[in-house]
Amino acid sequence: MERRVRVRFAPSPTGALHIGGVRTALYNYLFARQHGGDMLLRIEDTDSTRFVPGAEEYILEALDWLGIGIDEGLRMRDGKIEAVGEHGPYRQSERREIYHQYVKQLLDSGHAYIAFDTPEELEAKRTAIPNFQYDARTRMEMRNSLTMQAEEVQALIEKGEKYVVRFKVEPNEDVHVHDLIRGEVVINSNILDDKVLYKSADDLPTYHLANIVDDHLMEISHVIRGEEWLPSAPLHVLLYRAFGWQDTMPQFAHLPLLLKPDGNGKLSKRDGDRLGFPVFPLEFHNQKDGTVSSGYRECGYLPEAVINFLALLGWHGSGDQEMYTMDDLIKDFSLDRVSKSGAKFDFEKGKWFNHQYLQLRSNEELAEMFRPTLLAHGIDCLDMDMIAKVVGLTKDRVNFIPELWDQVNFFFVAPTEYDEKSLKKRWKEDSPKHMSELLAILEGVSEEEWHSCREEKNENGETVIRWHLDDVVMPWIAEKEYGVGIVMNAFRICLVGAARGPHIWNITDVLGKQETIDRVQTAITRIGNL
RNA sequence: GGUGCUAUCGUCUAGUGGCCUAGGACAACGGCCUCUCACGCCGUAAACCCCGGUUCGAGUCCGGGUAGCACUACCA
Repeated sequence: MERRVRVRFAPSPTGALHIGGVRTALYNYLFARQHGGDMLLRIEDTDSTRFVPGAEEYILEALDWLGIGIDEGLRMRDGKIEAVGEHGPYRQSERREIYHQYVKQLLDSGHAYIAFDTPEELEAKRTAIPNFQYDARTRMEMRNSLTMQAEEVQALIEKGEKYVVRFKVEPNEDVHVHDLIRGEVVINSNILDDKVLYKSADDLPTYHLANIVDDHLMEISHVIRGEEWLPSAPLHVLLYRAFGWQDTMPQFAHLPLLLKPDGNGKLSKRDGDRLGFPVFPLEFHNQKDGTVSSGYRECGYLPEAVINFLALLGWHGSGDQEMYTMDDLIKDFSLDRVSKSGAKFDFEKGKWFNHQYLQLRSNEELAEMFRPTLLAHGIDCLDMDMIAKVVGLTKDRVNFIPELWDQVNFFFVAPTEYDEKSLKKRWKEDSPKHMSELLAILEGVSEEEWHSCREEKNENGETVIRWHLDDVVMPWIAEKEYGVGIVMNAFRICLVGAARGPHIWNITDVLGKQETIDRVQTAITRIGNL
């Protein structure tokens, strides 16, 4: 029986969306797209105490930024949340009535029972009895509908006593879970406890019940989620069975975890702060605890780089390809090639990916994205052609857009001091004399000639740019036998303030004749003879 | 403690019994290019957790160790 592929990403609005969650969402999306199926987004907000305002918006905005499209459920459109689809509502807190009937079904069929034990009583049990577990061995010693008269239970409920509904796990049964990534996993039901399915205190189900009911009602065909859910998968299988839904039970795929880059353990928010890289897609201001978490977007990452980087953390393609567009990923993705073991988060590779994708963007786009950084440094330059030009000259040496500032600042601000190391190595005794002579030559160049250049073939047959300024400066250096390196490096120091930057004629081209001459004059007087 | 999952270069990984003298990528290192710093290109170094077994042959299959991780809530 071929079912339509329907997958879901079902986060809890308890804070910023963790990068591991982003990857889970991505794999779900790729799987859905590849099979021409649907990608759903459902909010699992059954724990009212952990709700964080703004988290839902954050999650949807993050997916939108990354290009992980949602076909059904909740999604962000033009900055607004919208709900689409016939299986709503898509927030579990809005589905209370739906869950009621299913809780009742389990109660009526004897698969569940009502328990009155308070959290304090349970806590006392757990401290008194080592490894205490609410299960077949202990349930008959507790305060529940299995040990009390029906009238008594009814009376307690009517009195308003808080209770929970627990799933009655039958003991000593090997439960088989077929996992698409790990194969057959078998767990004995003895190690499962009678999980709480519903709590009367807030009239909400817990994750396990809501999850199964919703996945069933929403006709989910594949559950692709993190490995932390593997231990509870047998419980979910038992739940499907108790409802009589085993024939349409989704297939499971448990993804390996994302681990800390150093040491061991699951990647956490603290690791990002500690090691200085974001673990969240977007910057998040947590209104509940007042913390601010940095995000990939704000750090200058391109969404396509984040996607590519994340896709390859725990999955590899059919060949040796490293660069993948979203479309490439959709074509090549396969759960067969998802790793079984956890992947340490390799931030360095993320940088490399961003570098690659930066080179692919047009100079105009990058200039636009670079504007805020310029503004932050007090440069209110509106000459976008000029910005695009300097960005084009320097983008291949940065990983992130904000880093561009260190590469291009001298284009906007004349050097006020000169790098000591560069001076020591490149500013010679004769440099002031060289610069004065050079100045005389540059003065004689017309504005038009100043910016002109042509293409030439070098001895290797490669096309190179030959500037007009080469034609006037190089013969002079050759005639005087000054040495190209000596003159050009001193010249560079005058213009840049250090021995770095793009090709010298690209710099003079952007700076223009007058600014170039001014800078050389300033340098001659300010540096003089060391 | 219990249960489960996992185990190849520093990191992400290829590998499904002979194509493995273990391949690719990031990072590292060296060289080339060059007026500088970069980029780029070329190259070097770098791994099958341990012990048994099966087999003519094991990174690959099996068993046992060991280690790491996850779960063990009226959280998801």
